[in-house]
Amino acid sequence: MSGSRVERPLARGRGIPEATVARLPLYHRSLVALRERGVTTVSSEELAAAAGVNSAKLRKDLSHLGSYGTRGVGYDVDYLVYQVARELGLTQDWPVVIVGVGNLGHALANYGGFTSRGFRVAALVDNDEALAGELVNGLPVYPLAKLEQIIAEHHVSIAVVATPGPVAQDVCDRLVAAGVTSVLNFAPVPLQVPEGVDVRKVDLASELQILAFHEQRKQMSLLTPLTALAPLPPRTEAAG
Amino acid sequence: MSGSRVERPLARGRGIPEATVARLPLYHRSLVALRERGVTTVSSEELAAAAGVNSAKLRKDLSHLGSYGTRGVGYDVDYLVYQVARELGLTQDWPVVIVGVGNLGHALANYGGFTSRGFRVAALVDNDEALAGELVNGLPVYPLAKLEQIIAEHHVSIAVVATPGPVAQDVCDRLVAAGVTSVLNFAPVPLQVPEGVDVRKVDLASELQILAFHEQRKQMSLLTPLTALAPLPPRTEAAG
DNA sequence: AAGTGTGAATTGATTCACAGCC
DNA sequence: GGCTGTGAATCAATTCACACTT
Repeated sequence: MSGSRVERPLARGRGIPEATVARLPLYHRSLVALRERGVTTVSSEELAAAAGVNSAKLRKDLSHLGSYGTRGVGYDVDYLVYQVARELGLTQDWPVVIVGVGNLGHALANYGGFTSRGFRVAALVDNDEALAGELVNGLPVYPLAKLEQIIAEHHVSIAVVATPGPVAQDVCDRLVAAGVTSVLNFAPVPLQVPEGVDVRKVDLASELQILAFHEQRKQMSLLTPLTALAPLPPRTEAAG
Repeated sequence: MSGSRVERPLARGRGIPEATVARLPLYHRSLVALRERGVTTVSSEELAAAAGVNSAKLRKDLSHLGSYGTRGVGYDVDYLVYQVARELGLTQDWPVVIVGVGNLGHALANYGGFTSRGFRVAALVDNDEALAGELVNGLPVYPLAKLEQIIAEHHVSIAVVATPGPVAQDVCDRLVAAGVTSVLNFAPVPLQVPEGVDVRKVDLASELQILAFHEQRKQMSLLTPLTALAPLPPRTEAAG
């Protein structure tokens, strides 16, 4: 993934491969979009096309959740939406705290995908005293001193770190000490956490750099016909 | 990735595995941080700790670039920074266009990691006529009609799509038609692109949902001692 | 006839463990 | 003696191809 891997080969319990878990949100979104268009039944081929993966992978992924399809027919959209949502934990309400209300924190507080679908921004927290009390997207910004109190009162277990790099580890330590067990890290540093705490990293600069790597190769192969002759595997799936 | 995979098993040319490419930005950043702290030589063990990976993986990754270390000693920080930067294409200048100047586009335009280190925001583009001419982070916002002209004049090959989902595919098609061959997609839809064009997806909602999945499992195992007895593999690496 | 679910085969990534070099 | 670089072994993910169900 692009984010950093949670170091656990198989998800606990029924044992869903991590690669499959990472695609469930994609399937969920595609299914919701199909449902909104009035589609009631979908084949693995169709759903795979909508999600931009191949159908064998989709079927294998769904088979890890259970046998929710009908041979010769396909999957019932409503039923599958529910099953995937339940598996992802979207049928419960997750209060989330966002630490760091800079440009990115601001954008995240307003981001639709964060506020809808199971998640709710319980509080915004920032170091900067000047911001305290300010309203962002209708939500007040609390000072960092209130962090532990907010986590306890709202039963927050998932936090978003959108602070500058140098303070991210300190913030993370406080989050974990206060009871947070899942962290989404936007700061450009690897966070150290104790066992049992999950971290996923979203690294905007890295993503651009990975694109630049491939872009450079493309441009090189235009200039040097020798390497340009190396066969490229076909791109059948949609990406992104 | 957390981001969607570029569908090419090995990078062109010398054949660097995609998983290795995805970690090079991490190593680059860790090396720069070490250099800033005055470190001149580093062992695979030390660098791996700084980057949050294990040392065997780091050595294998670096071995794909070449033999840049010294046995019994370690790696010269300056030299390795340069080699990794060169491999990533950071020694050249990449003009980037950002399409969509909503909350997220705004944040990205201001984001340090985007503007420094090889990348330069050549232009901001938005559909909204009201925004046209406005200055964001000192950069003017251009109307969508100017998209092709901007790409041609600035020789843009990398674009960032930060538009709402419904228009993302249209924008992407125009970008590709105008010559863009790498796209960083923040819109919550899979983009269809022709062969030879790379797309990476950053999906904030997905990342939260993946955390929620694991969080739900943790909470379930607290309630049901039976599954709580299932052994957890140790977490030795840092994540995020 | 259509299309899921899944063993088997393949491909890719990670980890081990040590030979080789400084 | 210490540490890199790398074959070999292991582990995970993907793809194939078809038996089975409706």
